[in-house]
This record gives sequence, structure tokens and C-alpha cells, in this order.
Amino acid sequence: MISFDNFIMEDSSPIYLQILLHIKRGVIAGSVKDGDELPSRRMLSALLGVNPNTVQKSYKMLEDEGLIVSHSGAKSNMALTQEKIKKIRQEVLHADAENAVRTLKQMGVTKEEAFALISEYWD
Amino acid sequence: MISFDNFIMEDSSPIYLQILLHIKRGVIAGSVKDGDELPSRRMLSALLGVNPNTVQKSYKMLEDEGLIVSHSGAKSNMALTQEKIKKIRQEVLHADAENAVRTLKQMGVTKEEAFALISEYWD
DNA sequence: AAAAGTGTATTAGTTGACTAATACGGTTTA
DNA sequence: TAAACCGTATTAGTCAACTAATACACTTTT
Repeated sequence: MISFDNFIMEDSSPIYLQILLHIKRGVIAGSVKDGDELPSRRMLSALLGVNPNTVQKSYKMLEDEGLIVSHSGAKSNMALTQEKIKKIRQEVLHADAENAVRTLKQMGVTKEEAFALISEYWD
Repeated sequence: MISFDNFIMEDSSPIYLQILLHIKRGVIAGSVKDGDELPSRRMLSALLGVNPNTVQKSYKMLEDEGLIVSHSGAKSNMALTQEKIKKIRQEVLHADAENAVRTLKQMGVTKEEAFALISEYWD
């Protein structure tokens, strides 16, 4: 079962995108694998304190991307291949790294200072 | 005059927050200094292709924080002190670094891999 | 077989972000 | 002084995000 233990709500970004990204980052990390069972819409919405429709929107988008398979009445499961995983990594990790570098550079941080910052906040 | 040349619109985050953060990051970088003139609401809104009210909202929030002084009919200027700058750094750089580290760790990236990624995307 | 849980769908409503148009009075500039 | 620009404000409206309540048919479990 996919875990949402370390899920942190940031505001300013739509919740359904945060849920979607949480799962994709889990795929990149390897903690979310092919065939893994997803928490039900109702269960996850209760856990996160959001509306079931919000969770449904995340799941629906993942299904449209072919990353999730769900049969009416049954559980929903991850449907991953190596190519899909590679694509997700290219998409999410690329965007995250680029974004981090861009904001750091925008604040006048040098590459060395960036390393120091990463180290500082890593633990 | 504060520059918005390297301003990039990310979706998923409100534009007025992006504008506000762009200025705060400029303050941290030192490219935005005390007394610096801000582009007028109308000018910036035309430049970014957004509504004047959206820019006004960003400026209003900055003014409420005491970072901007604006007199009706006249230009708006930055009002910075060393303490304010230090506070902004603590606030924005802290959040950005923490956020970057959190998402990277969530993807199973090690500290060494993070350094490699930062290096890769730095140029 | 019955109960519980599941995915899916619909309808209605609220809130916030953003657009659009316009107005007023002050300041700057030519 | 007159034109141009400025900050400020108001009103109305759209659209997306999210909530709320409910319903239906299917699957799993007991």
C-alpha cells in the first residue's frame, strides 16, 4: 500500500497536484512499484482531510497518463513499466532540480553556497 | 529600476505570489536595494501580460510588510533595512532550500546525487 | 446471501485568483 | 498650465479549486 505518511500540505499549489506529485516522486524513489495498491479515494481523502473528489481528480489524471489501473468496484493499482518510470524521472526530477537551481541562482547563491545550503538542510 | 527580465511564469502558483517572491529574491541577491524604484503597476502588468490588479495585490502585500513605500500619484520605492533584509533571507531562502531538500529526498536522491544534480543543472 | 468497501458519476455551492472596465485625485513632466 | 503618468479604489464577472451530499453498480469479505 502506497504510503502518505510524509505527505506535507503546502498551500499555494493545488492539492490534487500535490497528491499526484507525491505518488510520482514515490515512483522515482522506488518506494512505489508496479502493481502496488493505492489507498481508496475515500480512505485517502479522510486521511488528508480533503474532499474525495479532490483525490479522485489526482487518480483520474494518473489513470489518463496510464500510470494507474482501476476497475469499478475493485482496488486501484499502479501500472508501471521501466519506460514510464524513466519518463516520470525525466519529467519530475528534471523540473524539481531545474526549479531549485533557478530560485537559488535568482537569490545570488553561488554553486558552492548551494552545496553548503543543501548540506545544512539535509539533516 | 527593478528588473523583471528573468521572470518566468510557473503555473500552479498564484501570479501575485510569484511577483512578490521575485522581488524578495532580488532583495536577497542584492540586486534590489533600499530606495530602488519599482515599475508602475500599469507598466509591469503590461510587461507580464497580467491584470493591473494582480500587480497591485503583490505591491500591496509588500507595502503591508513595510518593504515598499508608495505615495499616491508618485512612484513606489523599496524601503529596506538590514534587519528586514535578514528577515527576508531567513524566510525565503530558508523555505526554498528546505523545499528543495525535501522533494529531492522524497525521490530517494542521496546527498551526493543531489550535488551532482545541482552541478548538472547549474549551467 | 448480506454487508462493507470500491470506483464512478452528478449536482450544487463556496471561495480565491484573476480579468475587465472605469473612475478619482495626486504628482511629474514638458 | 496642460498632458501624461501615477497610486488607489470600485464594481462586475469568469474560471478553477475545492467542498458537500448523494447515488449507483460492482467486488470483496464475512
